[in-house]
This record gives sequence, structure tokens and C-alpha cells, in this order.
Amino acid sequence: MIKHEQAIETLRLKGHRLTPQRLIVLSIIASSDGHMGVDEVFQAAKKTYPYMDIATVYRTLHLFKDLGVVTEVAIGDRLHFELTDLDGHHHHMVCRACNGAFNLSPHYLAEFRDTLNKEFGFEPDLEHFAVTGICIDCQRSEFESKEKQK
Amino acid sequence: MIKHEQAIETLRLKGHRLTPQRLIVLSIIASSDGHMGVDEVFQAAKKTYPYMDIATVYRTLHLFKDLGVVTEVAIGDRLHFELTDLDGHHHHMVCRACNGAFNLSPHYLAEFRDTLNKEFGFEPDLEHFAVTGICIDCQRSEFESKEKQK
DNA sequence: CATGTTATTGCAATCAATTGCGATTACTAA
DNA sequence: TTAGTAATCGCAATTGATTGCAATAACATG
Repeated sequence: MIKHEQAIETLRLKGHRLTPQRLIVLSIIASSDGHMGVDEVFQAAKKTYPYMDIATVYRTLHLFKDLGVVTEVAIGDRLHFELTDLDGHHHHMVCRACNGAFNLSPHYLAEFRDTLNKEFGFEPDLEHFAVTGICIDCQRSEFESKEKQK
Repeated sequence: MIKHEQAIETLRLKGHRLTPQRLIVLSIIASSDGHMGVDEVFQAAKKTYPYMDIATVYRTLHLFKDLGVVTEVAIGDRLHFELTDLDGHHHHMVCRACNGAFNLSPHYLAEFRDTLNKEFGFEPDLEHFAVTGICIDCQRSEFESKEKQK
């Protein structure tokens, strides 16, 4: 739970107020190990703080994102958030069939970034990169269901 | 304007109806050389067909997208569409500062796709890939404005 | 050319996300 | 400890995008 304390310190240092709403959202995100949908966070927050508003959840998550405390990931067409993992920073592969998210080590993108930089002088935002596609399991079941139709 | 005719033929062959709304949206997209925002298309369409509804524009663009007639690109946080360029298929680099879009040849992504395939069996959706970042011009002006502050 | 079927449209409702604004409250500084 | 003030919140309205549904119209068929 060091992350938790660090995040609070970050908030304070940058001059942001430590409101109960923020602390609740933070502890919810921190206590989950994977990424959470916005509504998931909202529902959980309402349990300990019934007045919680969905707009506050969005604003809080965006603040945390700007501070680097949480990371935004697009799963399907919804936004999800997870506590930023400074040690094991990673990207995501999201399966469009089962919506499963798989971690992707940053080194798979390093070369791509270098190329864009050298060839075009373009600095891509790849900090929180996510690519959609079809995972190996869903490829298999897709194949099987096609076989069945014959 | 061969593209235009081809697109109409595609619609007909797949059993879709040639409604005035579809023909209007198609001709608008075809007559623009870059990508257009949805509202841009909508406003233009209303001029020749005042009853045009925004929902129809969305449905039409999505149909065209599924048929491969147009390509969807996320510019900023809005959806844009352009006529699919079969010969010069390309991806996009979008600058988050000036919202400018730069074309990116597909071969820059070929290796990345191969790696994901071999390592994880993951088949990424890279047909209409767009990466945000900062273009070379905006990097320069960002640098200059920081210098000025000193 | 007339008719029936069914895709498509227009409208209104809805959804996820964002924003304007007056009320509230966390923090600062006396 | 107590005010003062600016950040933050809750609420309601708004935005971009999608969807359900009844009315309409494109197309196939006779």
C-alpha cells in the first residue's frame, strides 16, 4: 500500500485538495488489482459515500491520470482505469471478441517509436498504448464455429 | 470518380438499397480529398437534402465502413471518415497539439504485427491504425514558447 | 405498372462522457 | 481557532454517438 501513500503525497505536493471523494476513488482503484470500468468505480464509491456523483468520479480519474497516478485503458469502447504500475509498466492487447486484456511489455513498441522519431520527427504517445484485435482463444473458437456451419 | 461508381456497385451487390441519403453521403465523402468530421458531413448533406438526420449519417458511415468503402479515423476525440484509398492504403499519425493528420505507410507496422502474432498468437486490428503524438512543427513551437518564458 | 416485402429512415429516447454554475468545503493565513 | 478564498462538488444540462420503433420507401416480383 505504499502506492496509495505516494499518490496522496503527489496530490498534496501539486496543490490539490484531499477530499473524501478523491481518497475513496483512490482506495477503490488501489484495492483492485486489474483495471476497473468507470461505472464499477462509481458503484463501489457510492457504497461508502452515497452522495458520490458520476461527474466527480470522471473528474477524479482524469486528475489522477494527469498526475500519472492511474492509467487509462480503452477496453471495448469504454474507459477503464488502473493504478499506474511504475515497476512493471506495460501496454495492453484487448480482444474485441471476449474483451479480455493482455499485458504487453513496452519493448515491443520501442522500435516503432524510434522509427517514427527518426523518419518523421513525430513523437508518438505510446505511454498507455492499447491495440485491439483477436486473441488466440477467440481465433480458435471463431474457427470452430465456422467449421460447425458446414 | 471511378471510386464513386465502385462504391455504388458494392452497395448493390451486397443487397443494400441505394437511397438518396446514402448517395448524398457518398458523394460528399468522395468530393472531399481529406477526412471529414461527422458533423461536417451532416451539415453538407442537409444542404442538398434538408430532412437528413444525424443518425442516418452515422448509420450510413458505419455501413460504408463495414463495406470498406470509407475508413474511420479518430482525430482528437472525434470520428472522421475518408474514402478508402485502395492503392495508397495508409495509417495516420495525428498531432494532439494542432490536430493535423499525417499519413503513415503500412510497412512501418508490418513488423509489429508479425511479432504479436508469433509471440502471443494475437491478431491486432491495424487496418485503420492511428497513433497520436506531437508533430515536428508543434514540438518546435512548444520548445520556443518554453524558451520565451525564461 | 401495381403490389408486397423488408430494409431504411426520421424521430425521440438513451448512453457514456463532459461541462457550466451556484453551493460547499478543504486549506491558508491571520 | 476563526474567518477568507479558491478549489471542488453536486446537480442539471449538454455533447457526440447509438438505438428502439413506427412510418416510409426501395426494390423484386408478378
